[in-house]
Amino acid sequence: MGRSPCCEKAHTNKGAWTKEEDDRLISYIRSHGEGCWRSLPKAAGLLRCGKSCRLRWINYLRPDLKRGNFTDEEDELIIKLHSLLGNKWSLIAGRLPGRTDNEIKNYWNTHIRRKLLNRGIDPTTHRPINGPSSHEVTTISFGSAAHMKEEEEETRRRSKDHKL
DNA sequence: AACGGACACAACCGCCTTGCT
DNA sequence: GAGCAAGGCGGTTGTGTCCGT
Repeated sequence: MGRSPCCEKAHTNKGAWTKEEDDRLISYIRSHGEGCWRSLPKAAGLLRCGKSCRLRWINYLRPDLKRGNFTDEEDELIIKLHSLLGNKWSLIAGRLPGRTDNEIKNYWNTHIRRKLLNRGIDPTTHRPINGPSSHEVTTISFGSAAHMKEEEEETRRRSKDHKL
């Protein structure tokens, strides 16, 4: 017995989104807001899973997205944040306005990993690949892990307040 | 021009967390 | 406190494009 599926798979589209589906989703969210994702597809007339709609909106259709190439500053920031937080892509994305967790995750796996390897740095541990001499570890020029944790809590509190 | 491998990115899957009853 | 539903997240896969041969 597995867990129940998040939606009725037999009647949902999969794969790339069409322009028409995008338009439907955008116009529905513009007039109704991001309500219940599970019921949204039906209400918007989409044959998609709610999760799929959410992902599409969050990652590609939101009006405040930056898109386009990452700057060197963003590169370095991502590396620093990753050394602090690990694979917490949503937290990292929270520090990069206009960027999404999925976008950063992809960018990390395709560009930054290789960049670090070229520098002789292990992308997982942020330590030099040839011998872990602690002074060579990627240095953090701002904040501490504890400080980051505090801010995470604060963000959580704010979003909770916002909902009330 | 054709082919195959590498690369980039959109999307899905399944687990975990959170909130409600 | 237990159980369930829904949302959120990270890992992974699928597919289109680019580039070298």
